[in-house]
Amino acid sequence: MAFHLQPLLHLHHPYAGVYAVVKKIPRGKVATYGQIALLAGMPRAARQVGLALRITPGSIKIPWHRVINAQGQISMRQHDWQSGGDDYQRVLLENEGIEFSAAGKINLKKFRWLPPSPPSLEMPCC
DNA sequence: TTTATGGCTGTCA
DNA sequence: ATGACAGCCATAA
Repeated sequence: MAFHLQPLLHLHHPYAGVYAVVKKIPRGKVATYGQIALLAGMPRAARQVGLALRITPGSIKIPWHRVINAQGQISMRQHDWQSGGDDYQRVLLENEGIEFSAAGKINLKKFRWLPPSPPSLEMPCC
């Protein structure tokens, strides 16, 4: 059929918006869950972003590791903190040049990704 | 439908 | 700086 022209974009997925935003985070930068939620048009739905990333289909390739919590730390699934897989995300980030403090935190002032159109800094055209 | 639970966040002690 | 709490909102039971 003529409808498989969009096989790479999972537009049917309820969190397609989230994935689209996460995909925009450039290498060497990070964003917070709340930030992603805001950009995806669902303010204060930070937890849903976490859920979205958690259930991300393997067929969707996104830099999920560049999404961290507002404290500048890595959030991990309850499932992982006991299996010790928490360092994985950190390794990926360090690989991109992101630095961690001794307490394992990232300086958001320095590494936070600033989206192209910052929300509500100015009034819409006059 | 009601309750519980999150890869969260801001506030307050 | 750290810990407890209350909002937040989509899933899972």
